[in-house]
Amino acid sequence: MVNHVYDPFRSDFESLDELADRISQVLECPVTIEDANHRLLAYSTHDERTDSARISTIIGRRVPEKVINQLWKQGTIPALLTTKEPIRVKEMNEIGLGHRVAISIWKQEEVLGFIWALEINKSLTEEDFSLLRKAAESAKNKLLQLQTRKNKNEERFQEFFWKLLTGHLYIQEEIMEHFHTLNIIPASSYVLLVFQFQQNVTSKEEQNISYLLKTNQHLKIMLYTIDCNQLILLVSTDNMQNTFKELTKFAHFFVFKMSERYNITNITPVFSSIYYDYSHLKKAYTETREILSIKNQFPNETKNIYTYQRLGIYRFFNILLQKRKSEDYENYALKKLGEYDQKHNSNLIETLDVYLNKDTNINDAAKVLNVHANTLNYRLKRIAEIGEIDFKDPNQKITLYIDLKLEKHLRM
Amino acid sequence: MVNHVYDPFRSDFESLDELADRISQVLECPVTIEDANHRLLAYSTHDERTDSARISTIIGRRVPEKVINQLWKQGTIPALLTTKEPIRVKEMNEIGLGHRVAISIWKQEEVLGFIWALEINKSLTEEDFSLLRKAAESAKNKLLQLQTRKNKNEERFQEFFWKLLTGHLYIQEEIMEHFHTLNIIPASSYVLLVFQFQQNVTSKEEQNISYLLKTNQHLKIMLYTIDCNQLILLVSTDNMQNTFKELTKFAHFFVFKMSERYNITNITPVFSSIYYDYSHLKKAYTETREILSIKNQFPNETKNIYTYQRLGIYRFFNILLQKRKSEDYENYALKKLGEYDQKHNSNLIETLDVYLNKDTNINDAAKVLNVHANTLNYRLKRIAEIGEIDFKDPNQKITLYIDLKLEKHLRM
DNA sequence: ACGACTTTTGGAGATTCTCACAAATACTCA
DNA sequence: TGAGTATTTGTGAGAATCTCCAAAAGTCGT
Repeated sequence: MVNHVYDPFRSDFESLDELADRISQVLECPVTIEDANHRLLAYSTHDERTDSARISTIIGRRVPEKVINQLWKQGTIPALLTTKEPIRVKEMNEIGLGHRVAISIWKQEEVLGFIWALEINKSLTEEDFSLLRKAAESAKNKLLQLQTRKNKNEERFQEFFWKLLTGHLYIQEEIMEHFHTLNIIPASSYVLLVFQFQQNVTSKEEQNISYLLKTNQHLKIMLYTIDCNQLILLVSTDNMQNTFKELTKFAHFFVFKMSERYNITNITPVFSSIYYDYSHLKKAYTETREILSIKNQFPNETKNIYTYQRLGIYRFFNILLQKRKSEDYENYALKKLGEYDQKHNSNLIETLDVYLNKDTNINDAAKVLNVHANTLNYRLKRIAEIGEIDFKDPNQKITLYIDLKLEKHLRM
Repeated sequence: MVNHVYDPFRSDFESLDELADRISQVLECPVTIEDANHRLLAYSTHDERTDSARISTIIGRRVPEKVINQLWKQGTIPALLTTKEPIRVKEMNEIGLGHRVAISIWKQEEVLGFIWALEINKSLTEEDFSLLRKAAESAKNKLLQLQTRKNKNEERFQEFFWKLLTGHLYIQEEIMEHFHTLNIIPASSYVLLVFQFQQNVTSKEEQNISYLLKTNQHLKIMLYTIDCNQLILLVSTDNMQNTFKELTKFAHFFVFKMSERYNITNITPVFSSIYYDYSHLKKAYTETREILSIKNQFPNETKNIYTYQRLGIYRFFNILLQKRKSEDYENYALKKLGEYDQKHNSNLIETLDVYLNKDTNINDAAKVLNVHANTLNYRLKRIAEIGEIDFKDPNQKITLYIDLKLEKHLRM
């Protein structure tokens, strides 16, 4: 039996593994220690009994994403991030999680990591909880040491990444040398992924982002950095069969999670083309900034576009707008249709717009407009008459499509 | 009988009508005198027998166009324009033309008009021909008087028109005043029609053009002028139901006739929008010059376009080209397809081009490409795969359409 | 020259689209 | 209000398109 005053974790341990073993020994249950991003730092080895969640954590050296997700949804992680008290987690068989108790490791107002104790042989008592608190206190110093080491490393990463982004590092061998030194395996193809935030990213948010990136298991992120309101990721695209689909999926995932977990909304994702040469990273960076610039100008129109290629007409929308503003051009067909709409308060313009945006598919457009296909047909005939349009002429249709978009934008 | 030496037309006549009557009296047949543009100047009245062509000429105060056309085709007018001798014309019942003899009236190397003698009561003899020569000589002076008067008038027309074109005349009442003074009825709506020639128009060509315009009966031309290599017409559009169709027809007619009759080719027609206010004539003129400028830049692409509205994407093709040249953009889909074409020497790009230009109509495009519709279908699927194109997305299709046109133009 | 692969062509059948017509309803102007 | 016009909806025939499948022809690398 353990005395209340005596602290079994006071002595200096060689390593976190040693501490994990000691905790395990004292509490008589398997123990794992994770950093704030749920990466495995240490685990006890004396006890062979464990659950499947712990096994995958140890094998993958990180907590599986679905487990993290579950712990978020069900409130454990949010609780751990707000209190210094141990939290008991009920068994969750669907993700292979047995009964366990967790406590967060704090340095001032910041969580450095977590200690998990599995309640396999016994249920932890109030006394055990008190011991856990002491264990967490003891782990803190070890984690801090790790963190300062990590921070120094982090700085070297940052410097390297910015040199690449700004084109200050362009000799192939030099770049590879740096990758090697930083222990990163450079992918043979990559894209640059940029998330633009509404406001500059605070250090608190930076932690959250970092957490989300570290816990994500979708993409191989070689390097990342934050610059004012932009999060910049260098992502490997090796062995990806459907690159842009995957990237889009990740972008949506990230945006969704940021909103769900941290209530940060209005994040604009964007990604460069695929590049093969790291000396082109500057170009990739310029490309993403160009996309962002266009997306910022036409947010509604380009809502679902993330790459330069897919910008389509919005690539040159700006110069068209400028030209339009500088001359007193008016699309004759749209003018006539507008006048007709005004006079008969109909909506031929809207009809035309939907029709063109639905790729001149009558059925689809009719559905959107909530009218019978024949009605749409009739309207299109009237539109062709009134606007003197030949719907068989792609040049005319394209002109209408573009002019409609320009007008819509000018009216806003 | 008439003496060879005696000239019955030597005395001074009060008017051309008097001369016509005298010729008619001497030759014993109906006589008409026309100017170089086949406008009726005078006709004999003593004889009541005549043919239907003469009747319509007198009624309309000009020779009907179909008669002129026939006389061109069949060689009479060209002959009259080269020789000072009388020419005999065979009966042409299909246009109501009886037997007749014509002679041209010359001043130096220029034809001022024609005298026509109908052989109704008798066939003209060699002696009569000699008389006709004398009659033509006698008519010359009268015609010259008319012409100087006409030239003076012409100058006033020119001055007025240029004032309108350059915007130096913009007060409604003043403009109407001028119209009235010049005895022109101002139409309530008008367009400006400009024909651009390859070279500057010579005074010889000017006569031909003038001839063609004066004899045309399709359009009401209020004013016209020639400036270097441009023929500028102010055309009434009153009572025209299908304005641009009519104008196009006339433009084709004019271009065709200039080529057929005078061997002048490569004439580019162009017309402004419809205007209602004569103070906007300057704007109309600017408009036509803008169209011509674009057509000169992209002659092949805009071959069949005559109005600003119909220019469509070519309105801003120039700025797109500039942008393209200044950046190193490459359409990913086209790049991929180009590479594929190169490697497999296929023609996916061409297929795509035809398909898009045929308004994505599979049957039409297949016909142009000389392949089975299923083949085209197959190719389109491959194109969508290789170029990662979604043919349901209008933005993507439009981008391809435009990028194809830009590339085609850049390659030339 | 062989086999693997791509491309072309043809046809049958299902599905979708288009078009003309008719009837019903809405709107307009005197 | 009532005739005349504009608009919407339904129906059905015919055209066009899509989906399969299969055979033939062409291409490429070895």
